[in-house]
Amino acid sequence: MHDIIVMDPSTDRLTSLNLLTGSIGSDNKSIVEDGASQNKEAYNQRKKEVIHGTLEEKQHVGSIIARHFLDLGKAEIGEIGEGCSQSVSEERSRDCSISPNIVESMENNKPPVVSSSSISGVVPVLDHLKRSAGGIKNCETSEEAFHGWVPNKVPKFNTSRDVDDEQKAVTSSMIRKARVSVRARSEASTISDGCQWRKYGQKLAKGNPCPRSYYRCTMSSGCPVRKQVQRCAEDQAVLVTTYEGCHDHPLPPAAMAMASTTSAAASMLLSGSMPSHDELMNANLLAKTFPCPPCFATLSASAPFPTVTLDVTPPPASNSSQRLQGHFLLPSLNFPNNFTSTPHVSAQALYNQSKVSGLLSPHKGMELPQIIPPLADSTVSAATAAITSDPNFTAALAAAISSIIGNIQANSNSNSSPTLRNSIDNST
DNA sequence: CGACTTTGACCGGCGC
DNA sequence: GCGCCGGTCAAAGTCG
Repeated sequence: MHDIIVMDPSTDRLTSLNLLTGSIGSDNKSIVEDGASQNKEAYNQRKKEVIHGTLEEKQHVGSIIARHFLDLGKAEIGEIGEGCSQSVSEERSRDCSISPNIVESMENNKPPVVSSSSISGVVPVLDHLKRSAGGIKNCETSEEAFHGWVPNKVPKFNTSRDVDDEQKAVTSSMIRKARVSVRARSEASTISDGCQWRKYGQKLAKGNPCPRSYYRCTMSSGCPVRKQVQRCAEDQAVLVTTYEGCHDHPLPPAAMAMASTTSAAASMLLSGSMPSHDELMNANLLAKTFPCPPCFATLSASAPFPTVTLDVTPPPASNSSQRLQGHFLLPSLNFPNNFTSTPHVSAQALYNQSKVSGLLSPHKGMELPQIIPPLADSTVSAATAAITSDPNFTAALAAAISSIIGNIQANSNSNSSPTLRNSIDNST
């Protein structure tokens, strides 16, 4: 019902992501066997299921939350009519503040409580994505749905003649596997995000002396979510965690904010690429309204997949002005006291430029902040602003940031690392 | 003994 | 076609 469709570029097939529960598909046991590699994956997943069984009992608490989340989505979805872009823009102009629940949790340095008021705003955005993605068919049944890394047999494009062929082509090319990265200063090997992970590989990536570690979620057998953890080459104190896929199981509260935000960020990344006129106008208005961005976002063409980066590292003073180039202003967020003065919170939307050639600069393989001067390309500016200024996205983003900060602080308190404490203090 | 990590091998995509 | 590279597998080792 509230799925988005992303395409696995390795297979050019579509994957449905449930954006409300953070789950994939509806039938954990149904494995679409299509292609050799998929057969292998399916076999391994089945093997694990036989060995481990399901973890439903463990996740009782999480399932309650997930159901709550889903019910909220059902309630909210009705508020969005067919004129979705208008609704979104109206909502954006109406209120750019985040939920009081999230603010309260932030002020208390606790993970935000997932409540109706804090999460419901995400839902219309997700629906907006589905609509703006050219009428891509939802996957509600187990036959239609499939696991995040198990591609479906055929792309599920809407054959409606309402969408012209050109738009279909753009849409299909834009829908790629979305990723969400989190940059955070941490001395720990990974950031604590509330999920259980199992390391399954490590590689030395080119251009970075630090190895990249590969983890998969072990909270349920066959959960397709994976993450990559790698230290930044420029600043090895910065840990870059990249999440991919959606959980196929209920999440604990500690992981809910992250999961909802990664889904929301991915959806906004895709949906915001086709801003309406209202969104363009709002983008310019926002840029004038908030001259000192508490948060900003960039577009980049350097990533193989559309990626949103949530940057919770303190901004380097030397190049902060440079980093502002190509960034777009977010509406003022009510960050906690330890996060407000210079909260370098960057929602860095890394577009696969070749897939959105109509919107982005023709240059390839370069970071857009370097190739697109601020406001030089109003379309790109508006697209990014449309993503980052949406109150629904910012609410989810704020929730995740709060969760991350809380986890980092928890780690800091536990290991009493002076360096880590300093890094957190620097972010205040 | 089960869960997890390590690490070399393997595979597929992609550029030349 | 070939080589590079990212991602994954799976056997062996480690840990609690």
